[in-house]
Amino acid sequence: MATRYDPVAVEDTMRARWDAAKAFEAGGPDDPRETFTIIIPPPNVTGVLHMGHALNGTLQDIVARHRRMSGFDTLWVPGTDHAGIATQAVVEKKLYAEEGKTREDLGRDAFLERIWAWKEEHGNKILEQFKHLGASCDWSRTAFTLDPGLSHAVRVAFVKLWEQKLIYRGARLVNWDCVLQTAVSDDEIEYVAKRSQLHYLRYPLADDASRHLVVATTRPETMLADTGVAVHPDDKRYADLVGKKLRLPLVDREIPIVADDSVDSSFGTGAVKVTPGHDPADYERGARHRLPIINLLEKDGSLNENGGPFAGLPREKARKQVLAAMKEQGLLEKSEDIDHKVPVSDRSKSPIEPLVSEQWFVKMKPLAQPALKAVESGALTFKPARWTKVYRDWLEKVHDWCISRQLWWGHRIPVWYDEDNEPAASVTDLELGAPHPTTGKPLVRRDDDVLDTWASSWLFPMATLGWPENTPDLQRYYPTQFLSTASDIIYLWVARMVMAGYAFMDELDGDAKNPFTTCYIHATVLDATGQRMSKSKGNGIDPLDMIAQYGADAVRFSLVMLTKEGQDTKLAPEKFEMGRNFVNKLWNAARFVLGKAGKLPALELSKVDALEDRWILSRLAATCESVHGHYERYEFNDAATTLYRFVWNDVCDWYVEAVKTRLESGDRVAAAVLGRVLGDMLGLLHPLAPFVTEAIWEKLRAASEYERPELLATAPFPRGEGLARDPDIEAALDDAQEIVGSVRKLRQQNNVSESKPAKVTVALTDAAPARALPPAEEFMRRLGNFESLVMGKDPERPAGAAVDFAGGSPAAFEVLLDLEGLVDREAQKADLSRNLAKLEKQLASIQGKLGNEGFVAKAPAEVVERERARLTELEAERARLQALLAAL
RNA sequence: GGGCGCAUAGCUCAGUUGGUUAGAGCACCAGCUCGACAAGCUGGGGGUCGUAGGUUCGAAUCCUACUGCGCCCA
Repeated sequence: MATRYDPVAVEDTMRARWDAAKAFEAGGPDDPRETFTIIIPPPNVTGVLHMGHALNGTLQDIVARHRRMSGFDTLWVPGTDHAGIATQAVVEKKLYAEEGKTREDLGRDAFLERIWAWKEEHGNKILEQFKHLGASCDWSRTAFTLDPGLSHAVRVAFVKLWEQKLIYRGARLVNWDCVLQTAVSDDEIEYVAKRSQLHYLRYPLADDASRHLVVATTRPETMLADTGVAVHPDDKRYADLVGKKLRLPLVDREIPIVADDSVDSSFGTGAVKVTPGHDPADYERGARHRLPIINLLEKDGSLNENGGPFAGLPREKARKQVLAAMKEQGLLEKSEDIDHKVPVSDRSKSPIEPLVSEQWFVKMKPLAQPALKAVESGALTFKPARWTKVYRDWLEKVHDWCISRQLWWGHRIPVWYDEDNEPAASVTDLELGAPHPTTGKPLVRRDDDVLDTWASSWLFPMATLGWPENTPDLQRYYPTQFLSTASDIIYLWVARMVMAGYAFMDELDGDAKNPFTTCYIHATVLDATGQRMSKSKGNGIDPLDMIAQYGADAVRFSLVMLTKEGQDTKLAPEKFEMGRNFVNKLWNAARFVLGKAGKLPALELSKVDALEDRWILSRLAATCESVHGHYERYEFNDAATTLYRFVWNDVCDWYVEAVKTRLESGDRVAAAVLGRVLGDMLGLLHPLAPFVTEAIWEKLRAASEYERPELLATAPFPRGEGLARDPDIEAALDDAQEIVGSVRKLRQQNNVSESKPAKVTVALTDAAPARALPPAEEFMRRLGNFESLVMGKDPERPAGAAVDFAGGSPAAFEVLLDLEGLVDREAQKADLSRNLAKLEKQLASIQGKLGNEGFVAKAPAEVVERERARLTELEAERARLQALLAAL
């Protein structure tokens, strides 16, 4: 074994072994084990692995591997979604760049062929990257939202909703992306802070052009589509104007002044122009006052014929020219700077234009009810729990979901129309010319639009298992147990999956329909300055670079060490050194065992006698229990820190050092203990660091004199079989470590080499608890290189010894290192003085407490008693320190 | 405008139900080529727990307000 762990050499080999053994394939219908199912949040097929994926993939893999090892028939379903807008945009861009053609030039079918070709070539990239991370998905079940099965599911779901009258089509104000030229749902827009100008426009009264009313707007060009002006009914400034008409400048149209209590009198002038065709709030106001809707925009965002003299201009130009025209007529009162939020499309980042158009919608209220009940009944829990509120808030004020997209890449809406435009939905394709199922008239066309990508991914937990067919897989693996995702996906995906589960899983009853029992919301990975990592900022850290540089295990382990449950984490490349160093430490611990212990016999507990053996097995028992619980409760960070300490501190720093000489003399019990400890350690760590543990396991297995499972990935998770905690032993070794530490400190303080055997005297103070076992003498002699050790209540203290106090405060031990007078007096004095100063502070604090009548009267008796005992012991320690200082 | 989160050592973060001396990694200082590991070993220094109030015998921990940073929703 090399002195340094080399991940690249190992990772591909281990992955190949897992693949060859089909280690991650689920058991199937006859498997007697209980199931545990995880559905991957399907990444975008155009995507590349980013740190969020890496973290989430790691967490899911930890759960999957731990459950698999714990005896569950574990299924982790991988897949991607077809990402309608993103994928189509990628291929359109490529087509234009390479051939100068648009999708219209090719036509729908030919263009779709191009996308499929692109998907075949590039679409597996991100899943391959998940494999490099070590994800133990059942790759034989890799799903894609446009696969025939999932596409069928989408149609069945559509038709079911249609039949329940939960799907409707209509002209509504939608969020229009002028670049991609499609509608997008409310959940696909974001708000970007922007400094712009608020313009005050004068609208003359229709019957008295000398009077005017002033409205304020950031989008002056939309005035061309104004059909009213609204003021608050209680606004005295405008009370006499309500009901009168204004003459809209530039287009010379009469519009009414209406009173509407949605108006904020304090904003601008308190009078708002009403543009029902291009503003969601105005759309509502317009509807309340029966104002007409004027559509001003073409699909590309330029002004249509309703723009009058400005027709044909792009939005931005129209804005300038409208302002100029108003100014020229003296109708622009003023313009002032304002900070506000502009809605932009998630995908294209272009400003969203609210636009009235014909779209398909899903009625959400009825679907939301069971999803709300799921968190109330406890069928679905979020971890951390605070995210429940985000989920509930969205469901409570959910609005209808615009599911049609003016794209070609996606599930084409399964609706056909007859000559009267009467729609019919169908799971199977209908023939053009065939009779409409209800009207009987010939069908003349199919709907051109496709469905929102979320309309397929919301079915993922069901459809990947076979729904709408009631397959054995669906019966066996649904509902799933664990879903891990990012917080911004809660309403986009999580809530919709729950709705779909309740809406479509007809074979199951009540909460059994709920698709997953735990929804884990993982941390957001930020850059070193606390900014969200994003492509546009260019501040991302590429997980694959980090894997190449540090190894997949190091990346995984570091991410988990850095990420406390659900708490955002700041990341920098050098942070992965922590994981790399730990993995390397583990590797070297294994090198030691495999290189120095010879063949490893099976552990016979009856033969274990040495204190350090009993100690490490007690620590192992504690670690097994604690780590298993942490994994089960999805406390990944706690599992990692517990193991870090066990491996590095307990095993490497103390146990390995303690047994070195025994191994040299061929001690077989020590070898057996080491074999057991290393094996269990690997199992405990496997979910966190699968590659290195599997690689070491292979060597450990070969070195063991007894049978070990061939693959660690499918070996039983260590549960501390046959072991028990022994508090007396642990306390005794704690003491021993304290004393050894003290001697080491005195050596450094006095410039005495570690290699020079030490004469040590330990005086037990009054604060030393009566232990069932004395500190491990032999252990101390070895670890501290003691030549002699005298311990006792009041042993003879050698003259000219260096002194330190150890074992807590008050100190349980006064440790003396006999230097035959060659004590560094200055160092000793400085150290004792520092101790004394600390002691004085503590004494003051305790005296304060005990001098407080309230404390003595009200604090629990045991707390008061403890403080009293501490006081006398600390006073004794102070007296001793003072005496020592005086003697110097 | 509404909601959520965070503020603890120079940096990144832990800190279960309030109760001995608030911990770790990195960084820093000193020493170490001793046969697992310098990506290491040994020892050490370093914190009035954001600010101001409050509850309590007792607050990093509970409450209120404020300040700063971040996120989500409208």
